[in-house]
Amino acid sequence: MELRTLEYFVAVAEERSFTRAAARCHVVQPAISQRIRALEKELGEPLFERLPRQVVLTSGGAALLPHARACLAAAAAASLEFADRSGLLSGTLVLGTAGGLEGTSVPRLLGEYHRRYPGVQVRLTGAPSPVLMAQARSGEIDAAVIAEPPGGLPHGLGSRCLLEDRFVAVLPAGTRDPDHPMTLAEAARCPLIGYGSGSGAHAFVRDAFAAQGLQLDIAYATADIALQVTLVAEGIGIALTSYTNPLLRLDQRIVVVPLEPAIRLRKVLAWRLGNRPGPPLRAFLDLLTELPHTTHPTSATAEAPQDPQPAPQD
Amino acid sequence: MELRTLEYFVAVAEERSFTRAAARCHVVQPAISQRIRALEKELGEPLFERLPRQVVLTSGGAALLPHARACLAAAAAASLEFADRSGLLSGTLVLGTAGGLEGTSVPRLLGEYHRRYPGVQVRLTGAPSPVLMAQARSGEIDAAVIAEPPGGLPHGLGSRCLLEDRFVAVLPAGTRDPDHPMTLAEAARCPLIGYGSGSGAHAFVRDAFAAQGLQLDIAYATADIALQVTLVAEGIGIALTSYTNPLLRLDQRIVVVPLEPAIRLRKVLAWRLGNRPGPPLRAFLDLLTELPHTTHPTSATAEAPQDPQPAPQD
DNA sequence: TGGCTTTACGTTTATCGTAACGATG
DNA sequence: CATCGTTACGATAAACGTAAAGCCA
Repeated sequence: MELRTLEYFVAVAEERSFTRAAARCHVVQPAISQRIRALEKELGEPLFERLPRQVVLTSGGAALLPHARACLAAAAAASLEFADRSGLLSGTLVLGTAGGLEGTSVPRLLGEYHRRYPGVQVRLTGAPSPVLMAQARSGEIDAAVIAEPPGGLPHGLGSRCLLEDRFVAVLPAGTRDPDHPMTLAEAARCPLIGYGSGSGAHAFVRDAFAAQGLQLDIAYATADIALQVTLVAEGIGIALTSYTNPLLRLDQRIVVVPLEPAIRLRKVLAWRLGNRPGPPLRAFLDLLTELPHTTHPTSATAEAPQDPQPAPQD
Repeated sequence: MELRTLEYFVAVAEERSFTRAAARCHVVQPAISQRIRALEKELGEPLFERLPRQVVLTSGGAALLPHARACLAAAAAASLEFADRSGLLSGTLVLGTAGGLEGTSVPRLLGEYHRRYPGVQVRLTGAPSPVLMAQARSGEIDAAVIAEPPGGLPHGLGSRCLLEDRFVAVLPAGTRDPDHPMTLAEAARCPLIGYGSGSGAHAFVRDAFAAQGLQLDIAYATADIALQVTLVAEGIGIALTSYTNPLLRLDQRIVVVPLEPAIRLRKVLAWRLGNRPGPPLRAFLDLLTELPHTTHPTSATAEAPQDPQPAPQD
């Protein structure tokens, strides 16, 4: 009987579901199944009754639960005591991003994270999405905020959705009715400003164009949204960029138009899996589930465009 | 932080020694060192002060100790509760022996073991020492009572001394003064009765003879001490056998004479190591340390020649 | 020198993730 | 057929044992 096993057990008991318990513990579901089964074998009797719609404790499970809680509480108390001594939680959290943290709840998360764990050194690094994914897999960075690739994330990476985003067309103000969607064919006829082919976002637009038999030709490639907006304002062309950037709603020189059909992308936090994440990352993931954070762009960007961004300790 | 780690920690704290803690936990000493060090790294401060003559808790260690105890106590309470349900401890303990359990504390141990853990099925199997060692290494049996080979036990086996035994010469009664030791050379001139060359005990005598430039020639080979004694009583020859057999002190037809030089052998309990022993074996090993059992033959055999041998459930 | 702890290294074990299957509504 | 839990299997990481090296009497 090990602490981690009891942790899983309590999670299943409280969530009444193996799947949800796995999510809470940041592991895949079969891992929970196996260890619960091993525990049941060790104790000699089943702990849960697997019903079709939910999982309930057996009498044995009910008997174990208080002990398991007491055990975990004692361990937690010990951790807490040592956390007090050495600045709560210590360590380093290296977060990679391909840009576009604006509009997500990540800045607010980082603020809360920094308030709770001032002992953790948070480092932000920037790189294109593919590079970030490789770095996350190799353990060079703890996690990355990236757009989920069209083909799904590569193996060995876990993810959690941060934001359901979509691409929009950005045109000079006054040139178009904002409620009038733009077709991809129409966009393809204009000089295009957008993410370069090295970027992860590029693939989405390219695939969407290809699905319509169109070829994507980015005239001005940059990942800098401010620059994209400026280029549009200068009349260079139209930008295809993600909706959830505060600039798109603040800059008066431009108008934002939906695309038809919509090009959606999910911004996710991706991290390496294979062994349970270290304490700093685990705390971050826990924060992600704990804090109410919407994955819908409208409300998120409407309420906090100029969130006080915490200065990550470099 | 895992329960086993805390177990090691408490063991070191209570024993004030890594070595003794390792013995208590039935693992080798570096295993303790590593996990304690890992725990210290995890908590961010040393838990023990390694002094030349003893190990003492630091303030951090003292702070952890009560929590660790509480944690282990909760886990133990859980185990106990489930033990109550399904007959305390369940499982099987397979013990191998090459004969010669008489004179050791094993019978008494088995009695106490059976009283405490009636749910454990104890099975005794007999085989020559080399076979037993192989079976113990492969996990076919949980432990074996054997004579420690002259070259030491093979790798992968842990051991605990049960009895410091020695060989003696057994002669027909009245043919010799019991206080007059017999030299090996003298013995070599007689027809010899003893363990066959397949036996582990054989190697001891053969090596001792070889050290004196003598060759061991067993005329009648048997591991059955009763038969050996009978053969001696019949005047076939003299037996070279281990001292600690009650028969040698009960049978009036023979006389027991020390050898010069003495041929010593240590009867040990040997078990597989590499992963922590399972609960039945661990309980047995714990009993071995807990119960006062002398390793000196005289008192042991004097007080309990006809110990009520518990019938092992087959 | 001898006991005790640490370090380094190879091997074994265990855990986890993936994928495919089974059961249930 | 969609969801949830199980099983089988391969890959990765952790734990342990061995051997050899400090370290302090």
